Amino acid sequence: MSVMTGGNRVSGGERGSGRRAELLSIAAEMFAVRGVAATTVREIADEAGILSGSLYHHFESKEAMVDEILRGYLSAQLERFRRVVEAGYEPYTTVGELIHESFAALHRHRWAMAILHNEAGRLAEFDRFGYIESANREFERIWVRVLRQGQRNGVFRAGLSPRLAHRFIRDSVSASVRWYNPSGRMSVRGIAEQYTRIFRDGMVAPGGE
Amino acid sequence: MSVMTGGNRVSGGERGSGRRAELLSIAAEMFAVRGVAATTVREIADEAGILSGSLYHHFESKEAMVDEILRGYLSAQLERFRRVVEAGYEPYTTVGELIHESFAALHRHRWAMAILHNEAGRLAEFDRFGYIESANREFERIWVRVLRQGQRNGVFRAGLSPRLAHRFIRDSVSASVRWYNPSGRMSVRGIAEQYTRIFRDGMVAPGGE
Amino acid sequence: MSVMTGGNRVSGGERGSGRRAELLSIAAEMFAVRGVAATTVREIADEAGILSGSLYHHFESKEAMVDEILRGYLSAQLERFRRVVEAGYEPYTTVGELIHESFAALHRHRWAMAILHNEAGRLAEFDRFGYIESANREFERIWVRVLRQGQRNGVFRAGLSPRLAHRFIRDSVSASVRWYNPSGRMSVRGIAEQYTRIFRDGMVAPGGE
Amino acid sequence: MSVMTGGNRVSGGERGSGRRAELLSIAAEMFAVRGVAATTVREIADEAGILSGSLYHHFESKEAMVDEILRGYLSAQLERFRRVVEAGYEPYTTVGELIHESFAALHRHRWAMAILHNEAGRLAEFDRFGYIESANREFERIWVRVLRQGQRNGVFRAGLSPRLAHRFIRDSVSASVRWYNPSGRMSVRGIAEQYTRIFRDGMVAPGGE
DNA sequence: TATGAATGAGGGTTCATTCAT
DNA sequence: CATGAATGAACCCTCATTCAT
Repeated sequence: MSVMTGGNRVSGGERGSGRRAELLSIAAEMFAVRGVAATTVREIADEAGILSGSLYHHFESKEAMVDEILRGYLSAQLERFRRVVEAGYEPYTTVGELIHESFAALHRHRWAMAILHNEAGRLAEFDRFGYIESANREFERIWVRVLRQGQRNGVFRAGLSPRLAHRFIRDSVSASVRWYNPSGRMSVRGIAEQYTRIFRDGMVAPGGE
Repeated sequence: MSVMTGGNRVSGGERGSGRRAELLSIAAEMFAVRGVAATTVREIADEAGILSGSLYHHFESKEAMVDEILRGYLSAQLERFRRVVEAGYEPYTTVGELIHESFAALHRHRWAMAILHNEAGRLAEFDRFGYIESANREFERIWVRVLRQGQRNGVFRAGLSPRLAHRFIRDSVSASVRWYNPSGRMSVRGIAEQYTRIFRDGMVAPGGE
Repeated sequence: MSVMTGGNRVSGGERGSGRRAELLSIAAEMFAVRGVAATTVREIADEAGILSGSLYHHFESKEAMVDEILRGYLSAQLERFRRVVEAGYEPYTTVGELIHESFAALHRHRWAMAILHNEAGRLAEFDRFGYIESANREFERIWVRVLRQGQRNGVFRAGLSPRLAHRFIRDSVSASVRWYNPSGRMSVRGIAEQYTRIFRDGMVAPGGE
Repeated sequence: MSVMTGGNRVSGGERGSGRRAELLSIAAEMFAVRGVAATTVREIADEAGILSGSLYHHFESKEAMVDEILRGYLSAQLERFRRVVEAGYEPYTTVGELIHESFAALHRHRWAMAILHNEAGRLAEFDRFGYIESANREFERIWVRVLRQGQRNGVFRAGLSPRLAHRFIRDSVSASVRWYNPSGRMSVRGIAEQYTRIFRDGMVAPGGE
């Protein structure tokens, strides 16, 4: 029976109990690698060395874990994007910085990025995860604004659709989370440089065609 | 999904019983939109107007449905890629054609592409779906070969990593399946043109920086 | 995760599959004797000789089973009460008939009555069971009307609160479901006669006090 | 509830630590309103402003809390009934006094009465709560004796079954605990008077039928 | 006394799959 | 080909209880 007055524990607060962050980190990796639905709470608990029921001492539900992981990433990343914009560089530089920040997240928030890339579509449908779409809209606003400004300045090609260009960048960066291997040969910095180069100048050599 | 590499009874052949193709099409869309794991066989059956048990007269398992959907797409797409290469254009043109074929698939094999983009990582682990990685490797071989050739000819930038460039293109095209709306303002052709432009020449206007 | 588009099976229809009624009858007795919350679906299934999951082929949930049991009783009983009222007897006789019907239900709808008596308070809070209070209100309306009419006719004591009298009768009949034993010495008819006697004339002998 | 007839450590004594009585009072209300099984120890602790684990410094178990609540009520009420009987009134008066004491308990031991009415059947099965049936038997003995005596004296109707009459009275008084509202219009005294009237003289007006 | 982390058993429910009809 | 009843394993979550601090 789902009909129960049920408790109203808090358990959400920011009392960074250490243990909490540890559990969240374990869960984030598993959610990213196996998928949220395909990761069972027992598996998370096993990995943490506790019983599945004990997880509920720390989190209200599996959903709440996902929620906390994504919220942390999105709010931090939005904050960084806003700071870039407020620095008031020219569009060319700003775009470079935004790309830089995006790849930096690949390092800092790898699992959250992966989860978001893989499951945003499914999650966004639920009220609880409404903030995902809000955040996405703000990311787009920021990108579109700077791209348009660059087009007015003549630094970016006029025929380009800013919204399409934004999706282009966003998708290619996000998708890379799937194959990026932190201990591989290719560093984040290396990938970022190559990608930025393509975004800016394309693959064709000067005087190529 | 238990992924039992079990028997491959009769259900395989291309004796398109019509009903079979119809069921597969229903399933493909649901797998793409909701995710394979999140789509239950009952939901597929409901949508088809039959009972879930009846699906098993047409397909061995849910897995088998996914299998058939992906196999159809991959073999057709590989065939098209091979034909492009065998036409023997110059690298610049070949790359254009490959991109064109990729976007054409967005139209022809929308659901299969989406499923593959979303679940390849998870599926590829199972023996049954080993062919996914084989196919991906062949796609990569084709791309890398033509990009290298273009670099030798001086048409593509020398500093570029062909494998990275391949992933870049593959990911940005694949990811677009998530937001592409066939009845929206942006046509596949329009998206393809803009993306090709960026791949080739970047976003910066000539003499921009 | 509770967030799922979830199916919308019907399974509710009146296709009296026999099996369905059988399962419901098993459940009703257990709910009545042990309490709804204390009866597990596994226990019900055990008693029916199937697995717990199989119950969900017939009913959407445990709650739905309770629902069906109670609805059946309440609608049938309301119908009988309405018919009594429509017969247009005098108040004295009508009250007798209502009491008679109440005790008849002790026989016909024993388990449903017990469940209702034991759990109405808890269940009525949930929207799904809102009809319980509606039904109770209608029962009360019927009782209060006939008692008032009898007071006006001078057949029932004037000082009596009709609502209180209704509760009095309702509670004493309902509570008897707890100790009533169909195979015991005391028949429903016997209990009904004694109770009716007390309701009408009290325990004190004529000229007693 | 596991009902382990385990050790009866120290926690029993009446050394009313104040806090203890307070916790018990909180629990009693919750047990009465939501049901024993449906009330979690965490909810009780929440209401008391402590953590659930801390409850176990005061009580051995949830069961022990129920036990203490019921024991308190039953022993006090039995005591009062015995005193009424020992006063040696005539049956007519004694019955009035017993009813009076029953309704007085509605005021004094409201929650305990409710718990007993709602869960006696379930609890009585466990050894630990064997005293419930003992107490009930003694209540019955008292009632039956005075009713029989009244019948011999000619003050109560001869055809009446004393045991049935006892249940009748007991059930209607007990059940009223469910709808009795201490801050409502109807006082305990008022209810008691009306009920006593019905018990004694019925609802029919003198010369009514 | 109180905390807070953990236990362990069990609860309702879901779902791919089987199979007699 | 389709039905519908059943399986059996797994899933998320709950809760009374314990215990080191």
